[in-house]
Amino acid sequence: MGRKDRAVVFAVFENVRILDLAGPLEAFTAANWIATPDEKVGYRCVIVSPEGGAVTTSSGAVLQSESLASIDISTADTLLVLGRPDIDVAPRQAALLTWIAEQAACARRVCSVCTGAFLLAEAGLLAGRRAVTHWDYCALLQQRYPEVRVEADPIFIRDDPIWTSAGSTAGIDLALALIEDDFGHRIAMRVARQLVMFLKRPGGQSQFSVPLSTQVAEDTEFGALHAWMRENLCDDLRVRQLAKKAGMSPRTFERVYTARVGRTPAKTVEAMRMEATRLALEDTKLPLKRIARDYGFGDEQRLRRAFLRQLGVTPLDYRSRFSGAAIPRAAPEARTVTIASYQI
DNA sequence: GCATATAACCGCCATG
DNA sequence: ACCATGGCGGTTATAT
Repeated sequence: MGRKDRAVVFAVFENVRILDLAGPLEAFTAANWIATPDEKVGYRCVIVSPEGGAVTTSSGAVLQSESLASIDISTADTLLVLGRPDIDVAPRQAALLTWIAEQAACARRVCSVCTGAFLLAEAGLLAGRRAVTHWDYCALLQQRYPEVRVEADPIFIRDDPIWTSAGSTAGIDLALALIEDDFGHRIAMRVARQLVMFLKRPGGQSQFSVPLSTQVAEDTEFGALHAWMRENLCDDLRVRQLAKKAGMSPRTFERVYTARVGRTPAKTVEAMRMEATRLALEDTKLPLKRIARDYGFGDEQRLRRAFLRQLGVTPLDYRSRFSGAAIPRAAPEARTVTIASYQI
């Protein structure tokens, strides 16, 4: 590492989530570590907080930090603003916000991890931009900052010079993307391998969100329709039929539905079918053909394509990763049998 | 993997 | 003038 190292400044504060810091910090450090000298990879990581000194994180672990005042404002290459779990009750931090806005004016990139997006939004950096945060806070972010174009699914979003990322571990995905942008695919891939991470993880963050049935509070005019759809996933749920059910013409239904729900009708249908199917894959050993029929995909082919499209894995891959039923966790002798069968 | 058919989506515009 | 509606046709995505 030499004088030309890129300074990566991590903005922390009381109750920051340590994982938001630790993930990217390790990624940048790993990049320094795995690169050969001639690859000229160099990051200098600095942790700053409003007052400097010891900062207690949300998990109780204590960090050391520099103070905002001690940092030469023109030296930051990349600013990362991290999140805290209690953003909805967090007090406004005027000094930090001012500092973030000032940094943003000179830093090459400004990024957020998890609920750090709220600080960027509050500092006015996200106006008119695409942004993401932890799936459980996307709605709140959109509500508080209508001028931000919040997207709920991506793991991270690049809207130069602002990058935002989803919850906690998504900060690692973000850091890998930053490293790839700086030093190329090969370096980023090696860092990912070092960290035992996907360079590009399959699927978006919505695969981790709570089921649609609880997520979509049924306070819209389509609540009854949604309830019916969920009970009748095998029925014909094409736009024409849904429109009839809702008592509108297809055109009006499309328009009104999309405006109210924030998602097109077919997207909701597919999301509902995906959700039911995922639960079935996780909780049962039913054959794919049966699941595809029961939850409205019809046949294995369509089910498979929907999974590849939405999650980037096949239904069987999904089952093997998430199923409680498919992997026996019984007595040791039973496990031995299982291991033997995997070795074939 | 390609060609064809169907569905979804959306801008546009006429209508009430 | 405004606004919700809904038919039409083109583009894109998905199914066959």
